[in-house]
Amino acid sequence: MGRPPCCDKEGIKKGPWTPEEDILLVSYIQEHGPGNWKAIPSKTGLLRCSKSCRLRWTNYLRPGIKRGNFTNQEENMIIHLQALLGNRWAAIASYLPQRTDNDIKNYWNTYLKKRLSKKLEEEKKDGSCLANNNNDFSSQKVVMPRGQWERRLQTDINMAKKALTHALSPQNNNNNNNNNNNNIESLSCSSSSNSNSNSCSSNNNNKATQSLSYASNADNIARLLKGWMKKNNNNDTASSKEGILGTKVFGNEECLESSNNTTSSLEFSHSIYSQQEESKTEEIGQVLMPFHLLEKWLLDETNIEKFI
DNA sequence: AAGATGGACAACCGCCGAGGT
DNA sequence: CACCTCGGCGGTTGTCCATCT
Repeated sequence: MGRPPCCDKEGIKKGPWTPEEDILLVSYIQEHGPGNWKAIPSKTGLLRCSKSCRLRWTNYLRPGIKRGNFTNQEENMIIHLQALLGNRWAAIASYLPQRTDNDIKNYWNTYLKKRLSKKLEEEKKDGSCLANNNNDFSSQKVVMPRGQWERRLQTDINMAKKALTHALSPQNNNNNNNNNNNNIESLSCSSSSNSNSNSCSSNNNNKATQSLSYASNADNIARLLKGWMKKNNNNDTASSKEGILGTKVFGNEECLESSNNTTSSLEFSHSIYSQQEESKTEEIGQVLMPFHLLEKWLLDETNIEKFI
């Protein structure tokens, strides 16, 4: 018997949020800043539980959230951070400050995982080098001998390293939207030749139209918030609270602007990271190292040998 | 044209850890 | 030290919408 869910109380509304509810929540946060979620329903009159309010804010209303198509670079990072960190979406999201963990998780579960599985399936049929791999990247619970496990681990590290190099290369920033399939190829066996999958292009178009209608709604909230962000830019206590690893960047005008321009997400995450790093290194701990360290570690050949 | 199917995504649920009492 | 509350996280579900048959 666990603790009863906080949303079991009577009179608590569930389901999609209405614009009116959004405005109530945003107005309150405009005035008081995020946090103290427990108090929000009673203070605002919202018939929602505190968790629902927090989730709505962090995944949807929070300024600086980038919606819509994932760039090639973002895809690269997600694929390889997932390979490194597993399904730790909050950790992965901390390297993509404009994306929410929920967004990344959804993108992985509904799109990337299937693409990867499909790709590997094709290669398996061709009798290529990944014949021994488990197709499901997120549930690799196959028992294997230690030597094999080590080789697999090394392969994963090498793949991650290779892809990160690719993702970090400046020229890659210019090719964001025309070679999405390459991500998969970089992950899968390099000897594979049947890489003419075009399934993703239709999906991306689909996504684009969907996100348009969705964004128009979110943009209204974003515009509402924009004035507030300007107002609060100088004494932004919330940003120091939220802009840490494991949570997301908040209270940064740059976030709002960057969702509409072509600034690379990596560049952005780097800048955010450098701001956060000095004050938050102790919070990063053993699981999440600063981006530059991760990058360095991944790119450093000698670490691989040491590790193995 | 209508029903079936599948993809995308917002939201919920339950567990866990941190911090306060 | 035990208990409680709160916030965060990952897994899962529900719903909407587009496409297919």
